[in-house]
Amino acid sequence: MRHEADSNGLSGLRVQATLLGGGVIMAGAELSVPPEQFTQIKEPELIPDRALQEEEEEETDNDGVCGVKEQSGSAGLEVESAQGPLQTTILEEVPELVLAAPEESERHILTLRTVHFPSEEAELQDLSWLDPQQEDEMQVTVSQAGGGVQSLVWLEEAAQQSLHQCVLNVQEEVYSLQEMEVMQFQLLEENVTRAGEDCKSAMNLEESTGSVKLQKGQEEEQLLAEGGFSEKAEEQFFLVEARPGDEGRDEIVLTFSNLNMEEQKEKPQPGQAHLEKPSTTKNQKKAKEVKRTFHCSFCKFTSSRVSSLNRHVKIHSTEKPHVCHLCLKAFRTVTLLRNHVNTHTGTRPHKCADCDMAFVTSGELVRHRRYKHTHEKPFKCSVCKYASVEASKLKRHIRSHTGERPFQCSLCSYASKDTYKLKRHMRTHSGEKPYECHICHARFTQSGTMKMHVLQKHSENVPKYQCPHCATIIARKSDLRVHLRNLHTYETAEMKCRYCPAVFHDRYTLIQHQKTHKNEKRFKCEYCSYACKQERHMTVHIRTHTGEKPFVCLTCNKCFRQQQLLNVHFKKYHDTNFVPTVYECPKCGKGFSRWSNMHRHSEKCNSGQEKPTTVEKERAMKRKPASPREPAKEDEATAEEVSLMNGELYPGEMVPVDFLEAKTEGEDLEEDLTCDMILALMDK
DNA sequence: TATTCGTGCGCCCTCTGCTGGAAATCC
DNA sequence: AGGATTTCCAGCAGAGGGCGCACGAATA
Repeated sequence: MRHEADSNGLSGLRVQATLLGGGVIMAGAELSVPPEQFTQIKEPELIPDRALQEEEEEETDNDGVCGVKEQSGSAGLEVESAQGPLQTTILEEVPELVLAAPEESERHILTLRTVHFPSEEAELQDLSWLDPQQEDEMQVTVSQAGGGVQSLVWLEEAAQQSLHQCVLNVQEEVYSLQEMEVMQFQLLEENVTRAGEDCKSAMNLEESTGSVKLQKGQEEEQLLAEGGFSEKAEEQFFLVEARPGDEGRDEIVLTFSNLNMEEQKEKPQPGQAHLEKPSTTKNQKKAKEVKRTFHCSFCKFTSSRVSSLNRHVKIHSTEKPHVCHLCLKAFRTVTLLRNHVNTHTGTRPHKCADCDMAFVTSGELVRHRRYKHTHEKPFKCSVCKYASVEASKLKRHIRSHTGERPFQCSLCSYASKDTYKLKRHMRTHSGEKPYECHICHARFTQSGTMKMHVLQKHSENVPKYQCPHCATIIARKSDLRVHLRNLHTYETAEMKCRYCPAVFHDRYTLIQHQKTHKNEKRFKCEYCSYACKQERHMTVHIRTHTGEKPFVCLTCNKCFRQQQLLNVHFKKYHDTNFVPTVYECPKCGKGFSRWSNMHRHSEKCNSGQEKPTTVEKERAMKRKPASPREPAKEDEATAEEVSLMNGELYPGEMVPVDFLEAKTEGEDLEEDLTCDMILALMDK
């Protein structure tokens, strides 16, 4: 068993079992582990032959059920094999690895053991220690794909009685329970709702067969180097990794990879793995051997073999005798130097057979082929369907489930899930804009933003996005999404039409409906038959019924119904600087307040004359407002009124003032007439 | 002991989607 | 004229793919 911990916090326990023939994994603990929890499927892998031989010897000595210790409370088990029918129970297949987990008061022992059966018949009676009545125990399901391609191991809960306090007990001759310490881990439930519950697991190595073969020394070194397993583990997530062996030699590697072991790694507790001695004589003997360890003087690394230590010590050496002649960079080994030099020379001896790519190392080629050609993705997330070529990618992906953000910005509260995002984020503080548009030289913080800029601003045939519900065409997909959200989303709350009792549940339909009211004279006077399109007109009109005159001249206290009327009054009677605009007829010299009236007169005055040119118009115009506002077509009546009130019409003009004065018998037009009244008079 | 293999880290890239301010348009 | 609404646009972050490289462990 090995407690793995990488520099990035990926730690774990590895149980490696070498198997012959079939295998059985049994468990008696109520582990509530959903299937395929972070199941990692790896390439077929060999384990040392020596270990294999030991397995064979052990198993032979025990009549095919070697190392299987009778224990109560063993679980039923299941083997899923891609070579045969899936979901076949272990009793129907040749069992290989036994995981037994007898209950132990509050703790539950999960025992990994390997069983080898010489024949298909031999194993059943020897599995009597498996208690079929123990239905609430954890099951371990093993699947093996044919051809040694993939294998899958997961733990499964037979009953829903979750076990979050369990002890993983590995039959191995080197480690005792105490040596292994207790590792807490938290099982990730399907919905992660049980994330608060811990599951204590301890790897207990008993005097036994070694059917489950650990990598001796190595695991211990790892343990020692990392100070054993911490009991402090909250929100732990695990990779369960299974590796089949070569054909004909079944081998399963279970890796319970703790993804949140960084803190533990930072606080190693040297020697913790050896706190207690094995209980049995054999274990004591083994333990003595184990304790013959060699310690690295530079770090916490220890090894039972001096050769391993010597090899390890080299990593602390600053001696790098192999120097690149091109860049003077030094390396410890010739191989490293050669790989490095290849990066200079472009030498890539490992060529891809399916494309033109070539690589310095074979590992790069393998990875490339997985990415580009075989699409093999051995690292599978058990929470979702994500799978990746590299374990680091899976680890990064899992952060999207856990929410872990290890990379904290030093300048704000932002924290990212990977280093690149943090680096990219830092541009928001530095103001760095490394990407420049080659056309307009605008700069951007992200390449994607610049790309979009170039596409939208400098490209032809820019793709557009047509709204499926209306005729709107929008340049960007994300903006179309906003459009759909704002205008076409069904709202449970009813939206009422401003003009009628109709109600709608999306804004677009409401707006379209309200447009149908656009040309209606929606506003109807309650005192007369008058109707108009705009509410403000109705407000003014109503005053003709109520007699309200809210606008008072501060000079003479005269009251008016409209502000504009007051303004006209003030200019005409109280503003000494007021000079009215006058258009003179070029023929007879008669003055008009509006050019159109003058022109109409002019045509009568000289019926044969053509329409005046622009020069003639300018000449005819004595004074003209700098920007005379032309009336809106849809609101002629209002424009007439405004013209009147702005003093553009004068007594004596042919239309309409003379006419109106006659009609109103000399009343003060500015004071009493509204545009509607004017129009009404004109209509008579 | 040299070489190979597996792994992890870092870097860079793309694609995607959300957000909010600016500009345009509507009313 | 001015407020409300819509569209344009850049900024920014999430997620994932792909590769270079270094290094420890395994292996020949």
